[in-house]
Amino acid sequence: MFPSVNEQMDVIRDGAIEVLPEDELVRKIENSIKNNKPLNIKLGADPSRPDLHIGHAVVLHKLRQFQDLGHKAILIIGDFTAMIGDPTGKSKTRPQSTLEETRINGQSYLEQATIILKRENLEVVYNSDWLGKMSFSDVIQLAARYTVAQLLERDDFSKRFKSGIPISVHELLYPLAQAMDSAQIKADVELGGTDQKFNLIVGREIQKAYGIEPQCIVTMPLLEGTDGVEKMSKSLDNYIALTDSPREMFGKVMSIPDTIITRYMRYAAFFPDNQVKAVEKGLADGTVHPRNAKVETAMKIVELYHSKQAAEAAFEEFERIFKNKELPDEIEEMQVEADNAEMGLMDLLVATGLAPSKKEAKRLIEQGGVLVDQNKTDDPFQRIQLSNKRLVKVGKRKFLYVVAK
RNA sequence: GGGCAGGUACCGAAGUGGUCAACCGGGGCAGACUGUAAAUCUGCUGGGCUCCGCCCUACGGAGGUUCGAAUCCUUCCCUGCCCA
Repeated sequence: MFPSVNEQMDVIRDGAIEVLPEDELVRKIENSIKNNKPLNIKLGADPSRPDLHIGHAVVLHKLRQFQDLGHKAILIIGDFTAMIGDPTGKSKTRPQSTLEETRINGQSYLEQATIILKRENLEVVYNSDWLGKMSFSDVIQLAARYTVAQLLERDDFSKRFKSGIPISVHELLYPLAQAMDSAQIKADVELGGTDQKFNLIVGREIQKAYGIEPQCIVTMPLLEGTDGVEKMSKSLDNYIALTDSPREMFGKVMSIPDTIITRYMRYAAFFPDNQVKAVEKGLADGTVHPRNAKVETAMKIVELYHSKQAAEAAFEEFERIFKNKELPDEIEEMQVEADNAEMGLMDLLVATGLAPSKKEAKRLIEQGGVLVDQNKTDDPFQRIQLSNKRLVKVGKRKFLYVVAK
């Protein structure tokens, strides 16, 4: 049995940026309840970048909420569209991938997505199944339903167009391909980040053109990356992967700027609204220490993807290393080849991968970023005895025991 | 097909024959400080070496001119704009 319309709408609106058209969605839900028939909730997945991070989790979490309401989640692995490469946000044409690559990536995507999604009420489909079968004349028919002016309404297209950055024709086709997916699976609702709004709306238009009841759309905010400015993405290396270790996850959350703490509370840790508001107020009037708010958020996030124990361990370790400047409880050990069990410090850093080149190693040493057995060294030509294991620390968080082979 | 403007390090962007491994900004890294891997401030940011100096590689690709080229010439590739 489905919850009431109002209950459902409350859940759907929670955290969403836009739900439109709302009245249409209400009607769809009413019908769904009346006929005891779940709605088709669509989410398109881009398998060209299969490493999911907590930014993706925002929208996956919303899909999960739909599942919990009893609706059917349809995850479309865009193996075909990945060959086009959605130009979203990027000002340059993306590299295209082969179908094979994207198939493999799609599998990996699915595994990660089911960390959040339930396996029941979940259907997974690959859009190459239908897009790959379209003939050129099918494509022309599809393309005839939309105009260049309409496509140029899309913000990034028009920006690129105005500033003379190339747009290839196949990129223009991307929103249409995605819209075709909506028609194919008869989506009732499509989810996406705010950057997807345009594509989602095109889906409505194309569904109408093919005589299908148009979908409603729900857009979710784009979570900022750990730098606090750019949206989270792998290419900017400001992301927290769903599969990051507890320690990494905790540390990365602690490194976000204070200004986005409550964003993370809401969209990454999924704290309830009243709790987020309370912290917001506390931060503003100084009764809540930003560091503590961050710790709480970091713990919750680690707990979500690992466990409560893991979260506590990560917290303790963090305190130990950064607050008390002590050693982590587990330090890797590495053996290196060394003549007479002795080696120059620069060579040592390169041999262990702690520095990418000798020049870089030299810089690190001269800047005081390298400690051997907790003693600062500033001589890059220093010889290091390695018959016993030595502790090498580079920067604030790289620790390694090194010993001669 | 024709005309014009461009292609510089991770990104943006200077430089238009030697003083250029290339100004500056962003990013990244390190240090100081701290409340954290926040904020702020400072420094560094192609590689190698017998390391206060020397040697390689690098300014879209390939040739060439020159004692010497990111800078000049030829050609090829790529992009934008205008015309057809």
